[in-house]
Amino acid sequence: MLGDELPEFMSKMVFSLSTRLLNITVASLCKARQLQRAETALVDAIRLGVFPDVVTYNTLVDGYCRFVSLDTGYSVVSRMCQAGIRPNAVTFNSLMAGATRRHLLSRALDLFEEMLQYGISPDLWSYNNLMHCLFKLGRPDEAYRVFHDIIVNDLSPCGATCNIMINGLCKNGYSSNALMLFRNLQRYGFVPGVVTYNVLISGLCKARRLKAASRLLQELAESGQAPNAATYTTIMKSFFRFKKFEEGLEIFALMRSKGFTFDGFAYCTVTGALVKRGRLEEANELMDEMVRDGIQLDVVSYNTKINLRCKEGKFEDAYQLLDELEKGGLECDVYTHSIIVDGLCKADDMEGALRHLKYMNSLGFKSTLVALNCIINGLGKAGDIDRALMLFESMETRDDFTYASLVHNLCKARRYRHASKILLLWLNSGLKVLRSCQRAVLAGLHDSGFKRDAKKLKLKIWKARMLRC
DNA sequence: CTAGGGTTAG
Repeated sequence: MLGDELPEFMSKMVFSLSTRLLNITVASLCKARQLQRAETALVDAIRLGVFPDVVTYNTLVDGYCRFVSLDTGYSVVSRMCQAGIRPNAVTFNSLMAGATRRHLLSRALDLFEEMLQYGISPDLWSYNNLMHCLFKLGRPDEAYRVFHDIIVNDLSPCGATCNIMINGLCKNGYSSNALMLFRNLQRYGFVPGVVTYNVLISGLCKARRLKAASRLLQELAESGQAPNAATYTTIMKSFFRFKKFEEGLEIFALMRSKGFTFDGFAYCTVTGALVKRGRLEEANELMDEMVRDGIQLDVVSYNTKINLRCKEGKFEDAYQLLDELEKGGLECDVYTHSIIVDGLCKADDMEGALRHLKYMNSLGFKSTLVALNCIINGLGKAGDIDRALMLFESMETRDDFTYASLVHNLCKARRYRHASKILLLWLNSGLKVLRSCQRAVLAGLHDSGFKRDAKKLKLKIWKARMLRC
């Protein structure tokens, strides 16, 4: 009978509307990083007989992956399974994005496979994530193939697809190709938004192509769109990178005058620059202001603060922040530990630095090139160059700083013949060799009576340079 | 619900 069915139909409708309401609530709380309150909303809703659906859980998965950790994201997935709701493509996409953001790239690739095994067909976002991950792995060719497949299979790429392509090309050293892609997309009717401009401007800045970057900034303005906080942060950062600190701070002031509310990005950028310049007082003020603004600290903000404490020599405070970070449910990353290793080196506590390196390894973090470089440099400075050499032998990747630090310290110890060995390794590594290091070794050999060795080295340098062209 | 900008050595 109609009269009997109507109430049930209506109650279903009410509940489905309520679930929508719940989802909107959870989404806005997650966006504001208020995960605890989102959980409370969920509990309250269930108590009222309103049940979360796949969207509710997906929102939470994304929130946890974004602001807490990948593992907490996974635990939401297991909760949703327990509630009898099957994960869908979006669930996997959020996990993949979370893994990619945290540099857990093989995990992200596994998730893609897992999704296929689950019988869930990947959507455009899954491919977007896959591309992002491949770019981060330094496999631009494969990422490009995915992009190609998206186009060929008519999956119609969205703005994010283009952004990921442009960003990935830039990050892999193909900023010219990125610019070309940008122009091609425009030719085919793609109207770039602020984010796309930001991505390209950032890539060009990093490639030191400031002219091209400012041209795009101009174009952005001409397109009638206003630059946003990200645009300004990007420009500010590139000023700091190129040692134009005052100009960078001017942008910061400009942002203030334009009434931008500062987020963690802007605060951390400026604080990082101030710390680098040794302006610790101002850095402290800024971090306090950030907390006063009610910005919830995330891993990067904690890292920035920990760096500040280390540079102040307040290691007790730094470790306390580390505690606080973990108690708040966040997880440290490689930056956190590299910062501490660097801090200890700078404070001439080499034993402490080596101990912390071991500790971070025991936690499953691989030693970063930066951390190892700090230790190599620190050991050399402390006169313990043989230990530095041993570490150097064990390193998988080295860069010009690694070599420069060793050569410099070997020269300082007047061990020129050993220095020339390292210099040759450097030359054959394909990295750019600092002329000043080369001169120091040659002059050292010459002045300490190894004239023949100096001559031989000169010839070898010449040969290596010939071969490179 | 899903892209961009921030933190480490020189």
